[in-house]
Amino acid sequence: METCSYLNSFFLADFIHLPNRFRKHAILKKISLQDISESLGISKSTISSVLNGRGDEKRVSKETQEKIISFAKEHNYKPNLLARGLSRGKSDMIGLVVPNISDIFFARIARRIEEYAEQSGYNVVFSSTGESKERESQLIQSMLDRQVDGLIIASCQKNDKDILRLKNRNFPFVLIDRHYPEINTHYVGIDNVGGVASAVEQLIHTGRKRIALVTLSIGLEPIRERSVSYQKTLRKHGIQFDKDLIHALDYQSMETDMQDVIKALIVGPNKVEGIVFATHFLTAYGLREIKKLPVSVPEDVALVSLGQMSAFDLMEPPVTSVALPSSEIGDKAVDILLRNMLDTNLEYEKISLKTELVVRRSCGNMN
Amino acid sequence: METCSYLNSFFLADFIHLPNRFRKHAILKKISLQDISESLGISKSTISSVLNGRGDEKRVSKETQEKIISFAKEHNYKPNLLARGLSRGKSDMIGLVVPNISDIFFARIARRIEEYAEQSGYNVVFSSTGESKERESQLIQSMLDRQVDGLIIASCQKNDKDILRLKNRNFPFVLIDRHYPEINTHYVGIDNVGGVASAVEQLIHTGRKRIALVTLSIGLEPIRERSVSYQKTLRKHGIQFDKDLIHALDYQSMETDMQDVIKALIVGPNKVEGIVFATHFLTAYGLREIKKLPVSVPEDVALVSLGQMSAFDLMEPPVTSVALPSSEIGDKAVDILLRNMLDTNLEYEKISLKTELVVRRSCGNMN
DNA sequence: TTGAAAGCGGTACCAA
DNA sequence: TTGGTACCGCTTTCAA
Repeated sequence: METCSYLNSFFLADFIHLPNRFRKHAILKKISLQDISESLGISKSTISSVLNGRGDEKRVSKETQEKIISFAKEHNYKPNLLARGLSRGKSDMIGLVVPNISDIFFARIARRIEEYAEQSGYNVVFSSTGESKERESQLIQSMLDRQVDGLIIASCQKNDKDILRLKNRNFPFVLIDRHYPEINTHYVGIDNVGGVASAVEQLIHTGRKRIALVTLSIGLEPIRERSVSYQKTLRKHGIQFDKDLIHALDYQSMETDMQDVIKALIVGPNKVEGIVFATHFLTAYGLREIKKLPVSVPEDVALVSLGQMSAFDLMEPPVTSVALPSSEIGDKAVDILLRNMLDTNLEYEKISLKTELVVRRSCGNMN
Repeated sequence: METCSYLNSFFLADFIHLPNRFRKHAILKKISLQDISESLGISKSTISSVLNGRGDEKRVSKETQEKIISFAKEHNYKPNLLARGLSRGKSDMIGLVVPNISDIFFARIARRIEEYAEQSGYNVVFSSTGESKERESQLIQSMLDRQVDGLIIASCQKNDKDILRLKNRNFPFVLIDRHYPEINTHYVGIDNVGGVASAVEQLIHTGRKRIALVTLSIGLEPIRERSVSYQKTLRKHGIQFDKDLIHALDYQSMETDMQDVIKALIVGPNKVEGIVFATHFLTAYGLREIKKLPVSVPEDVALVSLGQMSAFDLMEPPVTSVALPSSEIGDKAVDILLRNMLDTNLEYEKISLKTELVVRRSCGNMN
């Protein structure tokens, strides 16, 4: 096979002139094992072994190995991962399915997953479901079609069908943040019960008794746990639980609904002394409405957020929050997934990561 | 071929009993075109055509089509995308390379890219470079090995080698946020010059003359543009430019370096009346330090941020910012990329998206 | 109207 | 020590 005279030129080094019979539309083409084989007169199998570091194991002579490796380097040979994947039956990709990749909570998780996975040679494909069951289902399917080797899913929790299917297939996957209590799977989440308890207790310790919970009406296990923990914690401290103090907003309209909720909680006869927001974005929307009213925080009403934003300390007032270990979720999820991919029958692991209360002025002492 | 009696059962519908000669480790296996072919006694090629919607075009009889389609549906046939990709020479994946996927700016872009790309049948693989040239290079290569059909890159801008290579290969890609002035490529960015001008002018209009710029020392074109625009705008308004008022922080140590910078700008003989921060995170770090000092914003010093965070309106004081159209960047980038993938010789498009000044109290009137 | 067969670019088993 | 070859699952061309 003839090589073109540009071979040493930088930009063309990874292309090669192919014999006529191989030419299609382009004259220059990325080189393949086949090409190396023909150029060197060595079989594809030997080349494949050597290039995959199994030259010694296969007892290929030093000389041959040298020849192959230097040729490959010189022509900048790069294996086609689709072909390898097809052949090996694994793609070296993992899929990440979350409600919204631009939510800082999931973005942080994604960052860690990607970083960690990359170290083990995996790339990650991601998709946002927008909390829609249908999209989640489609997206999971599309990742499976792509032959991902494993999945990390923050499910909308209305999709037990797919989750069960994955489980029954013994497909490696890890649920994060939300799990299906009735389905036994790998799961990495946070300690919602402890988190909310610390939030409520912080309010109690600073003298509040009438404490509201602003949460979502969406059917998510973490949300439910937060609600339950809120009630339990109140009771534990001898505070009578009043169900009118729980406001569950619709995910789609929470931003606009927030106004009425906040008004109801802050002005009028039934006003409260403290509010726990069930998520970081609820806190932001809530605070935005509170600032429109003639009340002061924390004197008139104290706030605690479950989940943090990077700027809570810069707000007025600085917002007390229960910090969720997002990066750690990513770490653990990948850790389990990698093991699950090696051992399809890995015993189910369920991890609940501790939260951390970060006290700031929004729940400081009452005047 | 015999089919197992579980065929209608939900969880097994997408598996099939294979003849002995096909059995490997598992008895149940996803079905392939081959399997359908053998079961139905119809050739793979016909089945492939029909399942890809080219049945009529190929003049396959209604009857046959019907048979194929219903069999496929019943057994939940899903094409193996690796195989299809290998065969078609395209993977239907696009790669996204950004400095940090958990930075809200890029996370928002990513969300849009993913959503839009998905509509056109593409999945997206992402990676964060941490502004490292080496990692960027590796990651791009790894995406190419994966055979992505196109790339969207927010480059660290020290990687002209790879960018040139992509360009010379005629590989479809679009740069976002950062471009290489000396390399003609597709590019979607923002109007940094106009953005900074509006920031500086806002400060000037509210009575400030001594205005500082806190920026990064990193060699990024947008950063450079911001710096230049800052100087030009001052001159344009007859304000003498003082180079000591530009503080360029190191990307790695900006958080800790910020303290000295802020002190220098706010206390002492050379104090300024206004500060422009070149990025949203610099603003956050800066404000954090300012709050430690006995000065009030905007009376003693006014602030404007280039780039927004979702909670700037909740801060104390609410932060005036120049909002960057992150979602739109994603939109445009995908738009161009899709066209570039169809037409490899698409004329280079360079888009500069307008910013929007959002005035808040941090640069309100001086007392 | 349908099918055979040659790829796509690797991997891996088994023979030489 | 090395190579032949079947195969991974799908697409596509061309012949029947």
